[in-house]
Amino acid sequence: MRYSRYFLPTLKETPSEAEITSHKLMLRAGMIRKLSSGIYSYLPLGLKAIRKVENIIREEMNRAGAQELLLPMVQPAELWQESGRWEQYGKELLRFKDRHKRDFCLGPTHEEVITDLVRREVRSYRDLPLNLYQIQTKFRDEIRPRFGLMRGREFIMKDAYSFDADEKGAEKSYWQMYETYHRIFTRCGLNFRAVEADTGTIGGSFSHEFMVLADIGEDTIVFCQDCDYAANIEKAEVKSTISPPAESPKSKEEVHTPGKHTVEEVTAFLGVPPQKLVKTIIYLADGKPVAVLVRGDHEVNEVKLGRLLGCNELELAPPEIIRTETGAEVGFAGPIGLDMPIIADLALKGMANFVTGANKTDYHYVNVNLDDFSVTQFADIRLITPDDPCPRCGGRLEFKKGIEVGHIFKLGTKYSKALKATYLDAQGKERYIVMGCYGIGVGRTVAAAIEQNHDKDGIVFPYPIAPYQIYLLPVDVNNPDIARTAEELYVKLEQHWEVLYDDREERPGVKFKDADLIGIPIRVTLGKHLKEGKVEIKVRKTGEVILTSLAELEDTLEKITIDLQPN
RNA sequence: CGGGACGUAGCUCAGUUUGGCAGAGCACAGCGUUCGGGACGCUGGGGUCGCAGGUUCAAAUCCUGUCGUCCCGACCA
Repeated sequence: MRYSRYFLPTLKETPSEAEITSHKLMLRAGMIRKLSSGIYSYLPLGLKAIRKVENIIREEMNRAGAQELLLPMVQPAELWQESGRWEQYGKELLRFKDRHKRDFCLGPTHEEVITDLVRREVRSYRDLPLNLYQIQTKFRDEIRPRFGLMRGREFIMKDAYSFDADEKGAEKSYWQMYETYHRIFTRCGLNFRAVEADTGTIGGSFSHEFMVLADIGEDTIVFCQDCDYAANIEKAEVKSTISPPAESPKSKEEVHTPGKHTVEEVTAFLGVPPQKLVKTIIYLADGKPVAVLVRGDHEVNEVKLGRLLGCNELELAPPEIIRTETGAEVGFAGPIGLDMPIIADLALKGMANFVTGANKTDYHYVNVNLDDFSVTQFADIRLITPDDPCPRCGGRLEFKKGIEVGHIFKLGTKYSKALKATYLDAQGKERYIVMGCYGIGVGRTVAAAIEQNHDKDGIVFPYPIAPYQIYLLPVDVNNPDIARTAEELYVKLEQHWEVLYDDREERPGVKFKDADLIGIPIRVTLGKHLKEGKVEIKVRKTGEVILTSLAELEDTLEKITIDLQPN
């Protein structure tokens, strides 16, 4: 591609809307432009990077025996009503009516459509297993779009669905996708980890997320330093051993704690450690108040809590509700005398003579014990901490931030039951198809790759997803020798590589800056060394500079290309 | 939806406090000089100051409303 004719509007300055590196660089490198909040246009360079990732995905999915198809983005309400998600999915599902006033939505995911397709066509166990996938634009009306392609409302996703005759087959399909995802993200040159995850609204029995390690990641992942356990913090079980309290219980006492409502304030005021305090947090589970008790230094894991309560919506109760339910301002709630279900974290079983709110503004109780109130249920409802042991081997845990680029679910029969997707087994008996679903955020993968591969000068594309492999840079196109050699090299190199040929009449500095910014892995510079018949190769990633003769150029490039492959 | 910030040229931003000619740098067009790390000089084009209403002799500036964008919290690839 000749740069002089390429639609590649790079920017010297960062548009004020961008906050994180990948977003800034994708805007500056002319890859994307925003149309509306969370809705982006992909410019040629950005689309080319996306296509690279898509092609890797395609190759690996096809290798795994999956078949590509393409499903409609506009979907009738009936299917969603049938699965129950028309009501359940919430505002994220963008709904509208057609001219006949029929309800439709934009597809945020395609379990309904694919299951409908398969139930119509699959009759026999002989038709199974089946794995179908597509790479397509999805729309989710996110509450808060963020960080460019990292969380858009419109985004490109690869979604795959497996259909098996039984649980065993479904598990095999699941683990095959697990392997496939490893291959895909490895080939994309990413530093990632597969972690155990919660299944969320998609439902199903178990699931893994593929996380690209990056500090700006919105998820926290927990690793064991001693075994291969890795999980999303939302999912990680707490398996600390709880020994009964050593102290003998004292009797509770009301104390005046004026204006002290946070854990820090109360513990500092009373001179006790946060481990001696019990936080009482009032939630609304599908609109009904529930009190949740955790130790002062622990945090509620709302995913676990929601799962335990089996509710659709879980939110912190607003201050008005807290006032009417506890009779006190926010910050003074306690379990004693509370008229609602009380869920307590297991850690409370090891506590004695602790501090709680008194349900009276500006007062707390000290020396409270479990006998002073009744707990509806004890359960593991807190976030794991670095002090907790690994739930699998008891080893030491490490925490890191990650960007979720892929998620695989073993769905089971949730959708096949709802939509009556059945087949006849070898005995002629009707059975539900067992499903799995598997997603990859394609644009997010590109953004995550940039997040992980950049420096102060710009993007450093991993070779396999670089939009071009070679940036051919004649320093001065008005120098006849340089111009002629550049033209010849462009034609020659294009036979083996994708070449971005900077034939612009710009000063060298401008070209160098743009080359670094857009992050093409190999730069070939024609300039002052051409008099001796030499050209300069610069590797973007390492900064390594190699002077080579024109005759040896292609061999040298071959070698560098091999070195730049991941693993 | 709650909290915070912002909206002036294609981009980055001054100007708003204290109402009085619409600004700078970059980018763009032309000419000249320059040419291996975002050059310099001269000239030029480019604006519904987000939008609507109000106050005023006079509004980018003050008031009311509204729309949009971004950030922090509840959702997800």
